[in-house]
Amino acid sequence: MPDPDPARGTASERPTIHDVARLANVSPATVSKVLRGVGAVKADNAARIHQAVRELGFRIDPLAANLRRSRRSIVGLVVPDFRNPFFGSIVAAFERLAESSGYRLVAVSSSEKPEREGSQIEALLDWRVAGLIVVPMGETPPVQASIRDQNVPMVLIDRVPDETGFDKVAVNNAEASAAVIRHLAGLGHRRILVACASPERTTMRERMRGVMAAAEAAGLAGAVEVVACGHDVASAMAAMAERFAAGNLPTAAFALFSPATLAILREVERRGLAVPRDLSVVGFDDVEWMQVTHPPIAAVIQPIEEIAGTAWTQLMHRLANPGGAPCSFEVTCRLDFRASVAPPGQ
Amino acid sequence: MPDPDPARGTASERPTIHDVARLANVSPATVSKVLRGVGAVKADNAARIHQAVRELGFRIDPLAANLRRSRRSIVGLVVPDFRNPFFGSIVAAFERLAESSGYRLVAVSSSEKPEREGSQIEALLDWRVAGLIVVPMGETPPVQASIRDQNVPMVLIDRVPDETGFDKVAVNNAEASAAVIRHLAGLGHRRILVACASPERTTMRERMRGVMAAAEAAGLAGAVEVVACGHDVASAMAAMAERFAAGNLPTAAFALFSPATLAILREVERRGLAVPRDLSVVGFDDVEWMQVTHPPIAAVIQPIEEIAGTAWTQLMHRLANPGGAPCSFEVTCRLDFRASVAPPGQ
DNA sequence: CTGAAAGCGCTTACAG
DNA sequence: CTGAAAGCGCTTACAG
Repeated sequence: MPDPDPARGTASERPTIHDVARLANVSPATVSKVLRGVGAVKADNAARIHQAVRELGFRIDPLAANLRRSRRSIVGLVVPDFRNPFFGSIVAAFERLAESSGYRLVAVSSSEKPEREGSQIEALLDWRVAGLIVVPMGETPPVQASIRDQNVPMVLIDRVPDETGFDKVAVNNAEASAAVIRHLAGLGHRRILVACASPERTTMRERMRGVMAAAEAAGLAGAVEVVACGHDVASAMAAMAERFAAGNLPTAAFALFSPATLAILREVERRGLAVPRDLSVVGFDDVEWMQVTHPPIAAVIQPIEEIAGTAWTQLMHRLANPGGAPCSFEVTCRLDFRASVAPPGQ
Repeated sequence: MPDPDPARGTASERPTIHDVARLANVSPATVSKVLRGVGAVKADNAARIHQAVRELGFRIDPLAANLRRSRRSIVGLVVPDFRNPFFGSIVAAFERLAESSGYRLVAVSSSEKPEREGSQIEALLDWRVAGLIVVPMGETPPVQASIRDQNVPMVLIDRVPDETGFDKVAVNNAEASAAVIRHLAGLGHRRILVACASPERTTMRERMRGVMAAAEAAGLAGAVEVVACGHDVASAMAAMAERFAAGNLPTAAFALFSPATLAILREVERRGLAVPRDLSVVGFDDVEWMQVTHPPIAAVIQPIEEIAGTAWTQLMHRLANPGGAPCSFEVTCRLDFRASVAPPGQ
């Protein structure tokens, strides 16, 4: 009894390419040809096929269509956390890029856990994705063996480890951070607080490297006071509360990640300090609220669209030209020195 | 020449179920049975199959596996915008839920455009998703015809229109808003500013309904001053700037959407007003920074996990028991009256 | 308990 | 220019 129930009304109601072929009085192979727009088909046949497609409301099943090819028209994206608006913007940017290239984006999250990152990538490989974009968690790029075995191009973005053998796109973390220090030094600041998270992330290490290099060049090598915190808001808050309670504050603060910016401002508010008079404040990463506080908070702005665009172009390039040495791209952050920054005491 | 190139190294390297069968000396059908864990298989055959799976590193192709069934084990989620952390949390919640039920989540965005919402849903239907979760944009639920035709269960969440014929999950927008007004009235506020966005969204209408009902019940019917703005930060800023410039402010403000909360606080800062002394402030939706300002800002907190959990449970129920009248669920917001709220003048 | 055969919805050579 | 046949990687009856 192969499905004799007429009242079932399941997905079988969707017309297939065979239904179209029957209605247009041609073979499925011919329908396939006009659908893909390849090869030559007699004009009136093509017309009848298009008519039949319209009449039945036929839509191709992209997953089935790709089954016979080795690869599907899907690109997988792995981000650490959807709840972080920075990664939300990353997802949005790649969704748009994929759409305009005829790919579908499947975005998944690693929940900031390296082992989950690996399993998520494996799951994407099970789907035979054409390519991968990954914001990696740690030093070792995830499940390298499987990715290499299957020749799936992967582009690493944002927190890219040093030597991976994969293409990567990062911002000029060191130089942008150095520019902040130079700017503060130029304004006359002689003691600067720098809030950084665990140096496991390459982004943090790079930013610290830029800070130190610029401080040294400005003759302020000993004047940078580093406060280390965890990555989340709560731990940044705790670290800043402790530091501010100790008194004897520098005249400027540079937060190397956005929860720290929040934490610094909270202490400023709690203690009735004034920005920038008592403390100039700059944060890495721009967040919506930073432009609406009084004063607005200076920021190092990561060019998300450009990061995504660069990664996407490279991925498309790899798809068209497999093989070749891995490439490394660097895009430039914009610095917006808003009113939270001024010479000491002003 | 069917692929004679030994150096190709494409996806064909992935072992298939036939490779496993060959190595284990059984048929693919038998491998399939042990893989799915159904039916009975002789113990030593099963053992050899498992061994072969391990040896080859075989992983099933879930998309191909579902081809013969009418439906794939994918659930589609449509949100208006990935960049909004509220929706980011929604995506994160459903990703977890899907994972624990053996489904994969494919999240897409409608970019706040109704026509794109429709095309995104069509694309998901092309993938033969098992079910849909949608945060709808407008009054008319999207592409109803296709969804009904294909009997794909859909659960609407957050901004749910009134009569849709689909399952839906919303928060108690009206009651939560009423509770805020009652609280402010109870503290002695006699004039309250309410910032609302366009009433096209059912959430806005519901919140306004609650506000008005509570004001009336408290004998403050004429004392609620409504300021209407667009949905984005910029337009909320403009509207608030104009209102604050006009002077003669109420003693409390209730923002019905989070950009308005930001806009109100910005005017407060700009004009050197003090919260809560000059103005008590409450915002609908809790955002990270609201707990770190001084004072922390009172909020109506939407229970995202509960919204997602309720919607997921209902979707799974529909999958198991198709048909039946649509259900409507309401979950309760939590009110956190932080220090931004006090009696007038305190 | 097992496997040959047919099928899911398409595409891909290939013979005509 | 067209269609029959085989195939993508799996599952599903069904005969043995």
